[in-house]
Amino acid sequence: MGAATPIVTALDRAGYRLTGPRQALASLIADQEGHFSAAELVVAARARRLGVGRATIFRTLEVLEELGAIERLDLPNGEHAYVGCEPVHHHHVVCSGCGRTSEIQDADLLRVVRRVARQTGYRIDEHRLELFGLCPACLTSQAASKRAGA
Amino acid sequence: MGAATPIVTALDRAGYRLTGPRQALASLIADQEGHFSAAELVVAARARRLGVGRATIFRTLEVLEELGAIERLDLPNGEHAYVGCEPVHHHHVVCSGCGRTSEIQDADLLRVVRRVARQTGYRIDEHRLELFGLCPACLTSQAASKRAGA
DNA sequence: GAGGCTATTGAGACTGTGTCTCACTCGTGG
DNA sequence: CCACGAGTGAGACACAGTCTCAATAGCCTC
Repeated sequence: MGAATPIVTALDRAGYRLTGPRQALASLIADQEGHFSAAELVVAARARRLGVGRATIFRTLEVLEELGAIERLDLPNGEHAYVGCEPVHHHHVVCSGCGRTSEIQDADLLRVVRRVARQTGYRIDEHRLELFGLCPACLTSQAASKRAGA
Repeated sequence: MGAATPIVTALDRAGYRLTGPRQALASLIADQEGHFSAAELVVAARARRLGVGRATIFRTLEVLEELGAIERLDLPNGEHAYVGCEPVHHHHVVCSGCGRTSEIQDADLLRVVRRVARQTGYRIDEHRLELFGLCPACLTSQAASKRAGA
């Protein structure tokens, strides 16, 4: 254990102190399978007796988002969640079954954005694309349970 | 006045009662220039002495969103806002200057979504695209003030 | 136009998320 | 090993959104 996660590395490189709470949170986040919320981290931290305060969790998430080490999602139900990810511009496909996410590249989206800019006259500074559906694994298990069940 | 707004019509057609509070809110929403939040409506309702309760505002917004008469946006800062709009699938360009929004049609987005589905193996059920920038009017006034100012 | 059924409402308690303050702690550079 | 200041935990706070429940008022029928 203790292997420096990418998050710890990112913090270090950005000149932030490598404190206990931050390392604890980094490994907690690295353990998350899908997306996670601040509240979930609070619960997880308490479960593991990390002794990390709520405020610290929010503050750390804020820093990490700024560094691009995690990204915030707006789920369809209005909740906020985070996913660990690469610090380059991209978008996410979120599985509504298991919460797992995949990163996708811009692909043709830039063209769409440019076209919209031309049509509306807006200067587009920022865009966000979020896709929701079922991942291959959940599709498979859904099909399986449908066959078995009713 | 009292001219039935599209919102009132939509409520009626869906079988909802045309109550005083709902009509008051409908006209309040019709008056909004750009996007608006639940909190703003609460303030506006109080300012006009409409006597509409907070709970009713939230409930009505929920109904209207269900009917597709308004749509919820997730602003970049994490806040929620609503915009009145046509009840067909579309996306929004939001002006970060004045808050005004324009609706845009899918255009090539469907192609992008399909391609992502193919590449990731997900079954995409839902997608959301939000664009943020400056509208032509704000661009103009920004340029003007830049010329005048520094 | 009156009456009754029931959807809708307002007030306010409640829950949960996120922010802020402040005294204390502990990384880090020297 | 020390000093400094970034970082921290506890808990108060601000705010969004939900829920309950008794009272009200649309709408339909007659």
